[in-house]
Amino acid sequence: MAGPHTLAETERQVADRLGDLTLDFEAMAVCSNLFRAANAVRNHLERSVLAPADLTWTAFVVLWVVWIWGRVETRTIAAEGGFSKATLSGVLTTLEGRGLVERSRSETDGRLVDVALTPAGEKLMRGLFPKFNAEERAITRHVDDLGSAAAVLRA
Amino acid sequence: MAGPHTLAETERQVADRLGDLTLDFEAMAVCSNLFRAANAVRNHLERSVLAPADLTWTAFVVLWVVWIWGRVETRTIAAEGGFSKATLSGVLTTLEGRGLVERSRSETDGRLVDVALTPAGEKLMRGLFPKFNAEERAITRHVDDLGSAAAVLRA
DNA sequence: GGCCGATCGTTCGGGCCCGAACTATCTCCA
DNA sequence: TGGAGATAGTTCGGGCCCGAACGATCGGCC
Repeated sequence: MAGPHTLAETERQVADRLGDLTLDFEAMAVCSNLFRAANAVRNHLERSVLAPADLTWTAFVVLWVVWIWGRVETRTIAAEGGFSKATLSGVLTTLEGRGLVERSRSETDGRLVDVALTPAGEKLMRGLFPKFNAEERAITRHVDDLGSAAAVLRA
Repeated sequence: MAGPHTLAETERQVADRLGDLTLDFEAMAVCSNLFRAANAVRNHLERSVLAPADLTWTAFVVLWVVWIWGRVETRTIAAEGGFSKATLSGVLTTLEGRGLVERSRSETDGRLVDVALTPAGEKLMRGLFPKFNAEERAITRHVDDLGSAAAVLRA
């Protein structure tokens, strides 16, 4: 779905393979480019900012959500971050083991678990996020039309 | 980085957290929307098309590359698909075990391994890709401006 | 011919990722 | 009030994911 080949090359090859079947090459191109871009951005941010801090992408997203919204329920983090609660459970265990977050059972609802940053987690994010945002800025500067990108992707 | 909260809410929270630090909120929004969109598209395609065929996203990408380009070297698949050769090695072992692809050592260069679809793999892709593309079409139809999306993401 | 550095694919260890099954808890309503 | 159904988080199994280390192979240059 993503790679060095041009769209024209790929299109010809696919046409050869499927012959008479009707395909939507424009849709293919949009999806392909979407993943190419997302992958490239993620890999760059992981290597330039996250790896030095020994954090994975998902772990950073979790920290970010907790940092921004303060004490939050687990289900909120999962929804906000876009991954399953099973995944979150494992990541939280990792982060808790490193002393960056702490879990506490909700006082009003015994099913819920609240998550909060420890002082160490707070300190880490305060130092890390500006670097992260600076890289985001550097990346998006290469994009011609930021407004349209954001608008289109929000759909 | 992705979730139900509005940009304005998030922006205010981040500003509270960082106070005087200068940030690029537009870059944040672009990256956030990029991942939200990519994640949503991937999850939808996985559930609607890939899961019924018992295929993961990455496995499908591998099959797609091999299907389109015919007998290919391992390194090409990894580059085209955008993941590491370590990942590819595992996925290929899985697919080979299911009889969908076959590995063969290159005759001209003993370091290389060629990969090709088996008849079963060929049959699977011929039946699956039209469904995949139909979903891609359905998804991208919701996007206002396909041309600008593709153009922006290609950058 | 024979070494040296580069390249290829695999393996290994640790971590992410998900659906499904499970336990605990809450809510609702008869 | 008490049971049925909904909901939250964890656990489990299988698979993906990467960097680093490794053995095998190739190419070039003496």
